[in-house]
Amino acid sequence: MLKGHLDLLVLAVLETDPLHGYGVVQALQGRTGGRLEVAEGTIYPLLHRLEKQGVLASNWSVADGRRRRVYRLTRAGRGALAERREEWSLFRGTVEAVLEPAT
Amino acid sequence: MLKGHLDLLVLAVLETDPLHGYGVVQALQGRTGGRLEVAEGTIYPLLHRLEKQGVLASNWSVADGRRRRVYRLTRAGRGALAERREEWSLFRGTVEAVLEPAT
DNA sequence: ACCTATGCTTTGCAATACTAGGTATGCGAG
DNA sequence: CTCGCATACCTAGTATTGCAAAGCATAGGT
Repeated sequence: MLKGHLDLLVLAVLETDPLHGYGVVQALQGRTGGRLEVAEGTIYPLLHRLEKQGVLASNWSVADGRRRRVYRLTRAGRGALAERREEWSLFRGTVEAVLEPAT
Repeated sequence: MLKGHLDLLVLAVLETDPLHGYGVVQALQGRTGGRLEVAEGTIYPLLHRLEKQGVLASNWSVADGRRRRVYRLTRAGRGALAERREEWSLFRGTVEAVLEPAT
């Protein structure tokens, strides 16, 4: 469980190139050396939510006879990504402050 | 939201000294310079859950006429803490692998 | 008398991720 | 050719988790 931080990861993989849902799953796997396997039942509702929030936009395309919904970051999405990165940094600092108090 | 990682933090503050619920909240605040304020409605159910899981044990004590339930790590709790630390390390690595792919 | 800090508890809510199922196409193996 | 697999999308239901809000109670200061 990556509770709450998955948004950040999805935005991050979409930062450079647009991807479809399945591709996002594979990109996450690839970047983490297979450590991160996100279920489809997780990724699709998440993408829908992010699009509804306006940080992603999508359009249908076709590759090899299969339809794909390709997602890309909106301008708001780039802003959100920057915010999320900052939040991650803070969060990480907070956790480690507790783990290593007097260090 | 610290979803899922709060257990780790609570176990960590209880590692050295036993504390009561209110004290845990204050310890978390203290170690993070006030950045982490956990609500009582969060901490008490969490402590109960951890005790039910066998990683914490508690006993009532009295200080200044006020009763306190003081929690301490069990042996299993120390093992759980070590595991959680390891998990945090992995989790952190995974997130950062996604954030900084080719770095 | 009232307010604040201390201290514990519970109910109900919202968000998030997972399980488990369903739909459909293209391709290689048998 | 049929079967299975990878690709590709979707949804409903469920469990976990943290939070808000409320309540109860004591001690001490104003």
